Amino acid sequence: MEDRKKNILRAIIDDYIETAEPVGSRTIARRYQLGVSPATIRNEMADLEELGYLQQPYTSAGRIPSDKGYRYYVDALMPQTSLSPRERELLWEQIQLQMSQAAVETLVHRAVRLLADMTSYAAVAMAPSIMDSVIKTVQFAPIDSRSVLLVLISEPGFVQHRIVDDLRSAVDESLLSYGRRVTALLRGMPFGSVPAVIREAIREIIREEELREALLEMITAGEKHDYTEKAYLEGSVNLMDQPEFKDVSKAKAVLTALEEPSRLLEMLSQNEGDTVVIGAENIIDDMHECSLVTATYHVKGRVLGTVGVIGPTRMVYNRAITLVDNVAAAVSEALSKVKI
Amino acid sequence: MEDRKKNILRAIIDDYIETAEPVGSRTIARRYQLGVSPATIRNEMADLEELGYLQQPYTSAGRIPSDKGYRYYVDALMPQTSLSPRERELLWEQIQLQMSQAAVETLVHRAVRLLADMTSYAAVAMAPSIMDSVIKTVQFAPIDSRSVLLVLISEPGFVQHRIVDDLRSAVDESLLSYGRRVTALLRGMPFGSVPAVIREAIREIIREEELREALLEMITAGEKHDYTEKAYLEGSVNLMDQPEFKDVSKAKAVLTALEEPSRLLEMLSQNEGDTVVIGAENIIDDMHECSLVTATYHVKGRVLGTVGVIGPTRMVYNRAITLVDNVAAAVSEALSKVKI
DNA sequence: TGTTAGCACTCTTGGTCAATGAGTGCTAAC
DNA sequence: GTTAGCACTCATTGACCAAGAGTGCTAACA
Repeated sequence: MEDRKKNILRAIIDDYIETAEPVGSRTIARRYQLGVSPATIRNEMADLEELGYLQQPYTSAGRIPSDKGYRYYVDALMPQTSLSPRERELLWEQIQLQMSQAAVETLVHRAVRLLADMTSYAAVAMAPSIMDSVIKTVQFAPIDSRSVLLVLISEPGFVQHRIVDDLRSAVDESLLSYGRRVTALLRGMPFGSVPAVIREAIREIIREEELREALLEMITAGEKHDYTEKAYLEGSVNLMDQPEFKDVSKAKAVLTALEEPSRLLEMLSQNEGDTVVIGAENIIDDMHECSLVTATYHVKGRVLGTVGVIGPTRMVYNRAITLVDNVAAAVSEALSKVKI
Repeated sequence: MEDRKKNILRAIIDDYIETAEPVGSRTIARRYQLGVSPATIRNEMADLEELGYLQQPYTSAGRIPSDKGYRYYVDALMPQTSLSPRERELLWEQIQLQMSQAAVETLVHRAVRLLADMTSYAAVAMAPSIMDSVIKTVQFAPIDSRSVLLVLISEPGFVQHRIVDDLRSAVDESLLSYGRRVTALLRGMPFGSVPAVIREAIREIIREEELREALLEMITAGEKHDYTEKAYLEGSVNLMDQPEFKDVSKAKAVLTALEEPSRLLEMLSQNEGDTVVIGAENIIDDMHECSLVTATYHVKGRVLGTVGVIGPTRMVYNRAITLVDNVAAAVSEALSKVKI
């Protein structure tokens, strides 16, 4: 594509992102110094429409970008930005601060809130799936003579617990050794995939049936709710400030999709790595008027989860991308400091 | 108030709840067999307006109930309802079902979701504040030579845990006895208020400073986030189906208030016991066009939390009250079965 | 050949106006 | 005390019109 076309397309999209109004040739000529007349711009706009980058709500209105237009804009046209030093510092500080208490969930939750506030869009996250983490230690803590607390810790800092009560036989001293022996077997195992041999060995160790079954269930069952990914959502109401959602039914469709954890997770799982999903590219139909910017956070090279921002397709992409990337990086860094 | 006035007021409110349109004398005369003519009804309506139970959006429109009108309706006029046996069974079954895994949080969360689905309004809950619960047992589980998992269980089934790592000295066998000795001291203590004597005694028992401080913090500090009440919210988007929120800005104001945990908790804390808060009675300004129906759930006579429903002031009060009461009762019953 | 000015045309938006109809309050008769 | 009748009010609706933004096309220009 010729440079002039690119410049015009960029100008149109920049303007539309700012104003949310169909933009006409006159506006472009006046507001952006492209050195050509409105008539020339009109000709180019007709071309760009034919190429599928722009569309016209109706004859004799200005043009608005199509999904294809946004895609090209994001991939090639968009001016690159970075955070101001002050913003960057603020953001990292906010996130590092949370690490005082080592709760992964809280950290991610706060990060999402921060992202929502800074972008004024909706912010989401998919928290680490415990299924993908590696078992660190297993402990059996006696509560009373017939109840035991089963605690399972996995990297990086997940704690799963479960109370097993109504034991048929009273717990005795052997309980204390269970922890040591079972941990020796399970340490380093990825959650979902403990080999049958090891499961068999555990059966040998733990005599109490209820205890044994509870533990086996914790380290195998993938269907159980507690083990699947957790979704976070903050600032969804921010979307209602956007003119594209001034119609309640549109707003409702989007908010409903977001409120449903399964759909949110499906959405966040649709892509690998850092991506921008624009409009109809989204697998969720109700999200076809939205765009999604995501980035993953990791510890030691292992992907743990995803954070992202959801706004109208007319979103300020460069700012959103910058913020999402920074938050993901800050979360990664904060998690890497967790000792356990 | 004379019976005829009551009947007319009831008819007007019933009709308005159903249609969301200002109701006129003709409609009442036609739809409800009150044995009087529209003209008579008009006179009564004028009276009711003067008394403050009704109001007119503008001259020569029908009447709509005022907050005072709803209040009287709820307190004295409203037809009493109960769930159909099938509904009741379904509801209780759904909630009892959750008790397989003894997580209080999950139980409440599911109950709120159920309530939202059954009422088509927004449903909320304030989960048990751990501050009000009674300590059951404390355990110290070794993770590795320099890290310990501190577990604190309180009634009814709360598990708090915290990892203490980077210990200066390696943990030794004495750790095992800590649990027994500290539990003996703390059992039965209400969370927030452990006397100084006991705290002193704990200082004597636990030599490792980091461990000691972590425990003391867990059983005292009230400011820490994890210890305060937790708010649940489901189905807030349901409100957008209500004609009173066809205006996005109104919907936004309400949803924003609901999304903010602090305001939600303030709202749920404003009253004792089972209540109906109508319109402007609500302390939260943005909720003046909504009503809130709440009920508390308890275990052994101790109030643990609140569940509720939020809808427009034009809500189907009797149905909402019935459902909220049933859910609260079912949650209480389910919780009472938790052994620990 | 590419660019630009000019112009007729299209289509939305916003405003006015009148007709409609639901509903009231008042008066007088029952 | 109740009701029928009637004049009056006021939001809602649809038609209609003017204004304005923007386009596409044509012809002139560099």
